[in-house]
Formats: sequence, C-alpha cells, structure tokens
Amino acid sequence: MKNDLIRILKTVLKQIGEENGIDFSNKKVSIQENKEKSHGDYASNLAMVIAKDLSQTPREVAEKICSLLPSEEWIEKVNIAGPGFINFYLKKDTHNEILLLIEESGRDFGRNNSGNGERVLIEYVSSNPTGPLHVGHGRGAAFGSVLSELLRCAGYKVDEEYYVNDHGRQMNILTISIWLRYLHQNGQELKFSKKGYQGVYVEQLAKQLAEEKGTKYNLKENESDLLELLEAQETEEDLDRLIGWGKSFLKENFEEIREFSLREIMSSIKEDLKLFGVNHNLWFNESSMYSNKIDLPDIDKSIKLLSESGFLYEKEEALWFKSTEFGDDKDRVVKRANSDNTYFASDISYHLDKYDRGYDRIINVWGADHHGYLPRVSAAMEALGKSRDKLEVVFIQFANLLRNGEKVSMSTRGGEFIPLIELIEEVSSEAARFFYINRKADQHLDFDLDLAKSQTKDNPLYYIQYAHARICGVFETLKKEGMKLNQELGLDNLNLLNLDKEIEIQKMLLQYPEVISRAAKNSEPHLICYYLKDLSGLFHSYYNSERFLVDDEKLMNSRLFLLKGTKQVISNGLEILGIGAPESM
RNA sequence: GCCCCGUUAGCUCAGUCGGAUAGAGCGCCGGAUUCCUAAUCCGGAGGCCAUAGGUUCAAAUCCUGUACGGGGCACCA
Repeated sequence: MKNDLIRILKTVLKQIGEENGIDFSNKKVSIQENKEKSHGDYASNLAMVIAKDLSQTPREVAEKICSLLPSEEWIEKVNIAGPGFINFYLKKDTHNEILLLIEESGRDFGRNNSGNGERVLIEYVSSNPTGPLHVGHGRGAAFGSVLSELLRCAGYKVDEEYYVNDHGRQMNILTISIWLRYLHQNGQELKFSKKGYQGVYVEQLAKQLAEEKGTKYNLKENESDLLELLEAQETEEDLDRLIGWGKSFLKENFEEIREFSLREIMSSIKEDLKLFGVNHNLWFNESSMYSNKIDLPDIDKSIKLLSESGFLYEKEEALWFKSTEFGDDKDRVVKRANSDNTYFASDISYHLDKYDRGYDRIINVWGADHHGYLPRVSAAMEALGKSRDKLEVVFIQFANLLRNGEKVSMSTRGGEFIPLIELIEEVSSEAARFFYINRKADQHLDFDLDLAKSQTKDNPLYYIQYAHARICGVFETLKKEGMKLNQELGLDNLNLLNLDKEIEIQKMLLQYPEVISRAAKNSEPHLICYYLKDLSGLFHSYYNSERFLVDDEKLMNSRLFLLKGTKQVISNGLEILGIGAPESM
C-alpha cells in the first residue's frame, strides 16, 4: 500500500513537472506512517518539497496534487493538513491484507531478497585461545550471531567466521604457564610467574595434562637455571627468557603441550558458544598462514605483495608500512627489528585472504577499543588494490554488568575475568542474548542481571514470550472446548476486525518486514527487540479489553485469525534473535 | 594533543536515514481480576532533546564550535 501510494505520487509529480517545465526526477517521493491517528494512515510531504520550485505555497501545491490523484477503491479519503501534508485515510478492511500475507508466508514472513544472494563474511568473537570466553565477549558474540541471521533473512548468503590467534607470544606464554602448573601438579615445588596466565582453567588443564601424560614433561634433575629464571619473574623480558629456556628444555614436547593447550581451550570455547546459540561455520587459524602450504594464505607472500606496491620501507631495522599514505595517523610496523611479524602483519594477510575468497561484503565485529585499528587495516587493503568499502566494521561498545543496581567488576579479585558460561548459567542463554542485543551497538550497555532473571513485565523478554504463550493459551482453551479455528470463516470475516486496537495491531504487523530490512541494512538488531515489545504491548492491551472466544462464530474466528498472525510474527522475530517462543509459561 | 562513541523524563533507553502535539519501561500517585494465564491492563504527574551558532518551508535528527562522560592512540595481541 505504501509503495502503491509512492507510485501514484510519482506519476502525479511527473505530470506537474511536465506542465511547468521542471524536471522533478531527482526528487525523492516518500511516504510516512502517521503515529497520530487523526492524521490518517499515511502522509506525504511532497507538496512542501516542491513548493519552492513552483514558487507557490505548499498548500496550493498540495491542492494541485490532490486534484490530480486518481481515485482508488482502497483509499477512504485524502486531505491537506498542517503546513502542507497530504494525509491518506485508508478503508478499514485494507488493513486485513496483511493477515492474508502472513498466512501465506508463515515462517518466511519478513524475509526479503534485498541481499540478492550476495556472499557476506561476518567475523566475530575471535577471542584469543588463551582462556575461556568471558563476559566481555558476550555482547559481540550475541550481536554477530543475530546479525548473521538477520542478513540471511535479507537474502544474503552468510558465513560466520572465528579467527583463532594461535600463533605468537601469547600462546607461548600460555604453554609455559600450563607447563609450570603441571610441574607443580607433579610435586615439583616452584614459584609461578606473575606474568603468566593465572586462571583456574590453567590449573585444570595442567591437572588434565598430568593425568594424560604422567611425568613425561617433568624436570629430570636439579635445574637451577629454571629456579633462577622463576625468581626473576618481574618483567616481560624475563618471561621471554623463560619461554626460550622452556623451549630449549622441552624441545618437541613444548609443541606438544602447546597443541594440547590450544585444543582444550578451543574446545571449551566452542562448547560455550554452542550453549550460547552461536554457531560459526568457519574457523581460521592464524598459524595456517605460517604453514608454508601452497593452498593456504601465506604471510610472507602478503608482505611481499605489499612491498611490491611500494608502500613498505625499512627504518631502525624494522619494516614499516606507509599507512599514512591512506589516511592513518602514523606508519605501522609490519616486521619487528627482531624479524618477528607483528599482529598487524597477520591481519593484513588474513584480510587479504578474505578478499580473495570472493565475498561481496566483509563484516568485522570488533570491540570499540579496536577502533584505532581499522585505519591501518583498510590502508593495507587499499595499498593492495582492494576496495576499502567492502570491509565494514561494526564496533561494539562495552557492557557493564549490574547486580542490585551496582556495577559488577568484570574480573575477579585474582584478575581472572568472569567466564561467559557463568552468565549463561545464571540468567539463561536466551535472556543473555536478548539483553545484549537490546541496545544499539554503539551505545554503552548496562546489563541488569536481576532484571534478566525476573519474571515480570519489567523484563521485556518475558513480556514478549508471555504474549506468545497467552495466544497459545487461547488456542489451547479453544481446543479443550472441542472447537478449532475455522480458517475460512475467519478469512471471510476479517472486515469485522475494525476496533481501534485491531487496526493498530494489523498496522504493526505490516511494519514487521520493514523493521527486518532496516535492521539488516543498518546492522541494528536491537530494532527487532523494540518492535517485539511494542507488538506484544498492543496484544496484551487487546487481550485485556476484548474476549476472543465469543459466541458469534464469525467474530470469534476473525479474531482468532488476527491472533494467529500476531503469534507468527512474534515467533519469527524471536527466531532471528535465537530465542524460543514458548507455548506456555 | 589527536581519533572514535555517547549526552533525550528522577533512572535505563527508543526515536522509522529532516516532518505535525518527542515515546516506552522502571520508579512515583490512583484504579481494574465471579470471565481465554494479573508474568497482564487502564489513568495521572514528570522534557529548554547537554550547550552556542549554522543549513532548511521544517532540526532531537544534518554541519561547526564548546562542555561533560566512556574508550583508544606499541617494534602487545
């Protein structure tokens, strides 16, 4: 209907343009939905937009436009109001069409094909494999997961990828930390590096390692070197020396422990993600770019390509990329003076590979603290001749956890972060997802743990799910009384749905597909939460003011049909959020 | 110093890419249940949309400056 109105107005606009010798083809014709009922269903601002070009007052122009409007059977009336708005009032039964559409589309209602089958890669979470997921990762995880689903709804072909930083110093630190704990486990008394990883999980993994491998990695004799190194654990350099020592002592066993650690931690991360309803279908290991395999991306090759582009130079024995040429604040090191590649080097190679895999859109979901990192990555892609626009980054602001109205520290006293799994266990995966999504991504988020657990209308998720359950309850009662929805009778009598509340609900249902496309287009999944809350609110209000199971069968079936459509839309919306729509509560 | 995000009701936040009288929940005040789930609903009070300019027929929305809050500015990952 909205599109029909736009089409009609466009025709009128062209006509006026021709009469006055003005080309209006670049003017945007838009229709807005009126929130104020007395203004009719839709309004157009067209008269005000072109009034100046015609040197007439907006109201005069509006009169002219109205006189040219063809009469359509679904339009009740048209009038001019305010500064020059043209208001359209639709016939009441026009609103029924949406129910037919929902009935036909069912679970597909709200899907569209604006993405046109284009391929999108969404990389998110990508937490370092040096410890379990913690609450700081939750928001990005929920966001990426819902965004993926949303883009699928919009007709994109989506891959969800996790980038595993399994190469470099942090993994070595983890390995050495676990090894030290392992030695302790096997009765070899020693102090622990303050600089290493301290978490409980390190101890658990060490224990597991001891159970699996016995004393295989034990110190064979008195190793005074090690003790000295441990005593001196104060600086990063000490830590690096310890790693060097550990490597030379353990030889190939170091690699074994490293692989064990990586495997175990990644499997716990995967487990947590699964519980959280997050399903990556691709896992990209940083180390694969160092494997020198012909069919895998290669970091040296990428650096060489960049070098050939002429934007690399040497300074103070390090290799620099001239990112300032592409708008970055300063040039960035790609290869350090000690000839190690930087993390940035890996990212160049990794992102180059994303481009080479042929995606139409590449989306990264990053924490807001990484925003300064984007210019250099984009710069590198541009230097390599890639389109900068293809790479989109959504920055997610931090979330605070609140308990009893007070901020909960994100980490425990021991410096260990609160694991995501604890949050999931406390408030449930669904509530956690909902509350993480329930805010615009670029907005700081206060996650109220008590609210997420509460079972009242204060909790928007319960409010929505309750609406769904209530509708199911009505149908349940219907069944108990030995009746069932008479689809045809309902369809034939939709025109009985003419109460204000009924019209409002139908108009709200009509908006659902638009909400979905806008949410997908702008990466704003929170819109779905707000929409579902509004829709549920309308339903609850309707529920309290009218009875559905009435004697008049025509009325009853038409109302049941409206309920059925509402139920469908709530469940479709929740599905995108990865949340169930319960039949009863 | 530079960069990013924010500033809307007492609190937490929406605000349909510029529209008519700025919305919701919580909190506060007052109501509704012999009836499909009261996990709900109805009514009321509560606003200089941080601030100063600019663009426009029209600005919470776009542009610029200022103030305040959060984050970031490594040969770390």
